[in-house]
Amino acid sequence: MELNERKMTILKAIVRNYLETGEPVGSRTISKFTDLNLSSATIRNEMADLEELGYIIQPHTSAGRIPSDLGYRIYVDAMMVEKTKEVEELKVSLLEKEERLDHLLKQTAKLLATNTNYASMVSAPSLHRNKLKLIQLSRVNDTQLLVVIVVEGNVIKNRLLDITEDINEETVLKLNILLNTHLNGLSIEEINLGMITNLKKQAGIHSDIVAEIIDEVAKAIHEEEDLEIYTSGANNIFKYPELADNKNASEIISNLEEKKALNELVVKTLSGDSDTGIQVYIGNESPVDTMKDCSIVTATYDLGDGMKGTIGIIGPKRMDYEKVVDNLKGVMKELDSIYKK
Amino acid sequence: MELNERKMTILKAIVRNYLETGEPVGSRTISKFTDLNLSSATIRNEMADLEELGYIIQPHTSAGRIPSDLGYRIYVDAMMVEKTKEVEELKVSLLEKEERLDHLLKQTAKLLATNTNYASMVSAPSLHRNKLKLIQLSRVNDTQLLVVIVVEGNVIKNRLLDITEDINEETVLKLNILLNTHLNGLSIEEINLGMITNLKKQAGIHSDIVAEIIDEVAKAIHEEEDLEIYTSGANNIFKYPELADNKNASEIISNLEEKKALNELVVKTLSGDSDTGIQVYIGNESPVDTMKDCSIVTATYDLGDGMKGTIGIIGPKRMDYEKVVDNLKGVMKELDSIYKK
DNA sequence: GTTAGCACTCATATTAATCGAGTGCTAACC
DNA sequence: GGTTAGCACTCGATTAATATGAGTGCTAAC
Repeated sequence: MELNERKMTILKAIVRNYLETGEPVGSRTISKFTDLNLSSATIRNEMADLEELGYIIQPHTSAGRIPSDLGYRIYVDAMMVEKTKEVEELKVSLLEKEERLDHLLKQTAKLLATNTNYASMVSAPSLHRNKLKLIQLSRVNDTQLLVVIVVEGNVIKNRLLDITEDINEETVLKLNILLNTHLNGLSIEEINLGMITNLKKQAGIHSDIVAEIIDEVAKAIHEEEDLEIYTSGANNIFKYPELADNKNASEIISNLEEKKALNELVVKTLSGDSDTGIQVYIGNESPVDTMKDCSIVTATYDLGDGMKGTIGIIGPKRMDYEKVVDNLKGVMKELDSIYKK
Repeated sequence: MELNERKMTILKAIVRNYLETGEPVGSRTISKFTDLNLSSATIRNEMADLEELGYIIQPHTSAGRIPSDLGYRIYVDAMMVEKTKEVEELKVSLLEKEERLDHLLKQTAKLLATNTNYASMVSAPSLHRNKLKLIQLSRVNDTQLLVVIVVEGNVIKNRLLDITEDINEETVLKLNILLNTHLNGLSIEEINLGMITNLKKQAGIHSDIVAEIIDEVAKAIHEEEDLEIYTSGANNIFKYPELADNKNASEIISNLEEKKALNELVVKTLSGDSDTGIQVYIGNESPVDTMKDCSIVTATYDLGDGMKGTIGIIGPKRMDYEKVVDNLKGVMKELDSIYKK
């Protein structure tokens, strides 16, 4: 037995219907819903086949059918038609130019949540392959030295170093020039041990401080490895009864708050690649154990210079995949264009 | 009829019991629970009085009594005994030294939530009265100028300015000196229009940029007015059935996520003053409309230099007020000592 | 292959019956 | 006077019994 065209049509109708209503769908409904002109009895036969093939499930004997994870998968992979019309307009108005990346990303998360009515997450771009743009040292007072590190993409990091040895303004200036001459334009990988030794040598009696500064540069860039993640719309999950029970809701909220699990998701999304950049995890496919009742759709955005991040939507398995995908695509595009401005 | 000592004892016993069990408490329970050696019938008479006085409520005819908001209030104001012993030890181990304030505050929120089993919030300190410690200008490239602003308390702000006129390194250095000589050590209020005019004059052809920089200084400090607020333990509310229903939970989660309402709470807490620094809002007393079923306990921490912030706990009305107050006090103390290190 | 028809299933809703914790009140007691 | 034993009463919660109806699977006929 194979999934012929008629079965496909029926499966598609079942999924569509279930996405809308959230109720198990029966044979009579499909009989009317499709233009196949088949009686409910015939549909019933086909549905029995579809169940045997594993695409749909009967919650209990006298109920209609709901899609299985596999059913959703087929739908998403082969039957879904993207809309790509109205969505685009929606966002443009909302994502304002915002010089601070973190504000922009928070806004993005909020926008996604509002537009889709699901929970959303946005990860700050990983700086992994980023180049150092500028190091700036300033003497704050006798005991503190401020190190400002700017990396490509205008991400700025600050470190306040406690200093023991006395360093005057001129020395700070010298060190500043030394470091910038040698390090600017280099990626973290390019700053190797040989270079560090060389720098330390040139710094003479201040080699300790230089070492400390380089350490801070590495830390500042590396620290982003435990990614900043912004979430929004957590309360949206209460709109979907299948997720709103205490156990589920508590776990999802906890995940959104803790962000540990989301981190995994980001890593997985960034490492995996699909041609469209969109990845869909349905139910058990989820990399996050406590979200087996959810579907997660993620996308990778790319601001150039290796600044990649993840945006994602978390909702019930019966989410409006078309809408979600469209929204994610739209936001990706939007982020792109804002950055290029 | 007045609230004599015996009535107080009974009321206290009712509140205590209800805090523990979450169930309406009956006369027989109190008869056994207290050392008054009174029969349940007598207790019943007293309870009828307490109800008439408005301190307790009968959910329905054949149920025991639960404290009213007023009952809780009396309890908190007059009957509560603080423990102050075991709690202190709990925290000390957990709040590690952390050079980044935001990390420390996030950690604090988490700690409070874990210790109390309620939701928690921690606001970043308001910088309102803070003094400028350092301005640092750096030329990033031909079109961008980096402005780093350090304020007392080592809070660091960055701004990236787009520049149109060409500015060389020497000019940047000069402006740097100019600004720092005049502005360092001043609070935002002390930087008045006369001074700004003077600075602009001295900057000559670069007065536009100076104006822009001062603008950024003001903005950087002011922006903190819409406070950064960290929350934790949102999922704890699911532990309390009276808050775990969809409507309540959704609203509370939404509040914790949006943070708008919490902001009000912070403002109110910072403006109000009590001798202990602790403020308790019970049910309807809450400044946040959507949290009428909760109690909120807040405290103000003070890192010196006018850096004040708010920490708070949000939980059911039948929260363990002693424990919460102790925890808040402990954390206040802890923040204090960490900062002084 | 398709369909009408019908017996069957089972979650959900409705109603009724029972239980029991806790009350209020009365009358007796100290 | 305050205190208490005793008892009828209330009412939410639990359980059981009963209906409802959406939807199925199967059979037999078209």
